[in-house]
Amino acid sequence: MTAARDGIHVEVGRRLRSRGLVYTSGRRQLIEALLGIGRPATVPELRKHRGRLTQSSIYRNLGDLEQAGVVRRVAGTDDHARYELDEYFIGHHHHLICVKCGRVSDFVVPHEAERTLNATLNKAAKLGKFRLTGHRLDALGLCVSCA
Amino acid sequence: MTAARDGIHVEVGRRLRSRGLVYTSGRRQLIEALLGIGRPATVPELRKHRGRLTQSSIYRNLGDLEQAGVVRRVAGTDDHARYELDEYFIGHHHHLICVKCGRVSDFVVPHEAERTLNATLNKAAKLGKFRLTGHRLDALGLCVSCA
DNA sequence: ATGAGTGCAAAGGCTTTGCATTAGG
DNA sequence: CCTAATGCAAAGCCTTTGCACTCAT
Repeated sequence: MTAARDGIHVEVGRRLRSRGLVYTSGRRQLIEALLGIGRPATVPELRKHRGRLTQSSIYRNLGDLEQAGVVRRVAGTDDHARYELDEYFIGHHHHLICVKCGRVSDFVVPHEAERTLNATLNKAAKLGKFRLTGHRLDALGLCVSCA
Repeated sequence: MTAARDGIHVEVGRRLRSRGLVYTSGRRQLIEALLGIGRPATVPELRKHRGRLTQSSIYRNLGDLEQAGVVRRVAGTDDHARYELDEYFIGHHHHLICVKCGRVSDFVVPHEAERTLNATLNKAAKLGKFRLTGHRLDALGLCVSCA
């Protein structure tokens, strides 16, 4: 666990440096917070999570980290941006989105379902003359707290 | 085509009245605009499309129409809300989202793929103690204009 | 020293809301 | 008439930006 976490920081540092960015302690705390929260997190959530960074720095860092391919922005249903670590770090997965409170959590689907999904999307992209770069499969509904 | 469109307006009126709302000409124009545009539309797009409604009225009406189950808000990748007619009117479908310009267009997948998808999501929802109400499958990539 | 990162405050941009007026049943 | 809808302008809210200061190399 700790070993894996170390490996993550090493790779994050690599990705930042390759873009001329520095892996500062503030950025490290952001990564730690994302790891700790374990699901796409909003900026307010990141602030609460033992972070010493200012709101504006968090936004700026998330932008930089996104450019460096370290984090991804996740679109939910409410008006808060959410961020998660890149799939390289936490694996390919999908989201359960609560339509009431906006909370987002993760789930994975069997390899075979994923294969079918990709084949289907590739066909659709071809028909629509669309250059496919990824997909988004979200389950919408009510989380335990809101049900 | 025109007959089908008439049917749509009848049903929209029904849904609005059931919520104590009136199907005014402004709202009718909004529905016409959505039908004409044929893909999830932003508020600016709706304004341009032969609309006489004010920006604030458009927002308010879209909210009301959403409450009445006539339109649905679609989450894209940019900071513009997009709206489309409820699936009752335009059928179940998915979205091709351009990660560069934000444009959203529609596509459908074969029934069997849809069935597989639903089975997969139902399982995931059960595991996550999540009350599933729908899903969102989007293809992300570059549209013809941006490729 | 030199450039990147950060804090603080102000500005931006989409969306919502208050209030007076108009329209629909 | 009476309630809902609309226009206009102001306010809200998340996010971005400007600028001076601090930190790392």
